[in-house]
Amino acid sequence: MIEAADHDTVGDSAYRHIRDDIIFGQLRPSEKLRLEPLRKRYNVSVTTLREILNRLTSDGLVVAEGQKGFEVASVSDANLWEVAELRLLVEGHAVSRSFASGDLDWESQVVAAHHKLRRLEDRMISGDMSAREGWKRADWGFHRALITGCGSKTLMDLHGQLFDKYLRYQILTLAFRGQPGADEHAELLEAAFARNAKRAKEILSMHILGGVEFIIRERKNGTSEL
Amino acid sequence: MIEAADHDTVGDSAYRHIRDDIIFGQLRPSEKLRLEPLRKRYNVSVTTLREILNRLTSDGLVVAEGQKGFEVASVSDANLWEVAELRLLVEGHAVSRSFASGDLDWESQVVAAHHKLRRLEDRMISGDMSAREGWKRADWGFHRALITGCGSKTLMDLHGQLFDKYLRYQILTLAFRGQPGADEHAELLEAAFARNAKRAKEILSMHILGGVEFIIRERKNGTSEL
DNA sequence: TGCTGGCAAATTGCCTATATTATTTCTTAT
DNA sequence: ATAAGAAATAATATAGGCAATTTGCCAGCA
Repeated sequence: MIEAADHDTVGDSAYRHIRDDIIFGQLRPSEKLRLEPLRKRYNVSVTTLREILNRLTSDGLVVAEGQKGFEVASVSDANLWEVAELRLLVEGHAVSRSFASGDLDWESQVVAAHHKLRRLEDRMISGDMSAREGWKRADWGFHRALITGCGSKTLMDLHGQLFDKYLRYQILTLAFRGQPGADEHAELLEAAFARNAKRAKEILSMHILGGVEFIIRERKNGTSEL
Repeated sequence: MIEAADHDTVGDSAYRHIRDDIIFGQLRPSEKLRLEPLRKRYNVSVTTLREILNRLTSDGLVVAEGQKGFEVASVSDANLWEVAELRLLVEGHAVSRSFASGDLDWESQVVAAHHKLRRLEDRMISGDMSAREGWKRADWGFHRALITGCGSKTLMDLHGQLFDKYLRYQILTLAFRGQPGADEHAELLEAAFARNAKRAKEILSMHILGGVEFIIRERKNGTSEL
């Protein structure tokens, strides 16, 4: 979800590694993060590891309590609603901005991102769950593409943070909403062509809040990994 | 701007200290943060200092580049607009939520916070600039009080981050808008009583965007500290 | 003058070792 | 069985060192 930079220090790459492991569920919610085991797992020293965990603490993916060390941020339905609502607020705003000022290059990027997503959705709908990882990245890519025209780095960064937190819940519940979710993506693409921000926000609202309800239902059914 | 916790490690308190020094301008924008001088200034070891700087990096108040070390995040008019716009978006949303579900206790807190702010504004307007620090904290307190009823910790945290970044620009330019800003605060209080979220958003928009224009004007006039 | 190349010094990123302090677990006596 | 105290565990914090990179400086040259 975060691109690798050129000047890549040991700490930076391990940071991305651990971050991904939290978002993709390799490190479970509320899991205690003992320094010594983690140090070995990611091949870094305690010093560097602590730097990484401090960064993740500010990201809100890890919590640090007093002298009791670190643990992965917990999950709850309430928190999921909060995150989803904020994502909706921020992404909706970003989409408006993007629609207002996006040029033809931007439009083409959106088309490309949607095409890729569409193909992976088809595979998922036909039962090929091996595409899950790739699909999530394509989902991320499409939503990102829609807002790249917004022209605000601050806004993009914030969206990235919220999206990642939302994504963790999706991954944890193995959530794939199938046809409805795919249809909404297609409608978003249409709205982008028409530069209809109001319509896009409506679809986003259904898309995100519908997703939340789906995730919570799955969790209740006990089919989740939690 | 951030309350001290019970279990306070050396790192935590130094973190708040450095954070405040960035926001209140003791550490200037784009200033190079050399480890050895800072280590002595804040009485911590290099290791602990690096942990702190990593946290501030995720907060967006410090930037770390490759092997070139850390420096205080730079400022620009463009970034100020971005931050202000996001603050408006998030704070407006939070106010709506708060108005919808705030009880009498909440209302009383708002009244108290506004009273305190009002008194300090009076002193500032009459030329007593020594109240500046206290006034900024009261400003923070009032805006926070307005949204405490929103019921979302995620939302409150996000608002805190954005407010702090906005605040840094205000401090850097010594910006005090005087009567207009104070009047807007009073109108916000009225809107809270009336639970009129729409009106509150309008006032907030004037308040924040008006503040931005004032700050940028001051900077151009060269009266700023920049 | 103004630019370029390269050497030396400074600084960072990262590591290990160690002291200190807090928390957790285990033991023991009542 | 329970509560107090002791031992073990784990986290915070510091110091010091090494390799790699960046930065500052100065001579040489156009």
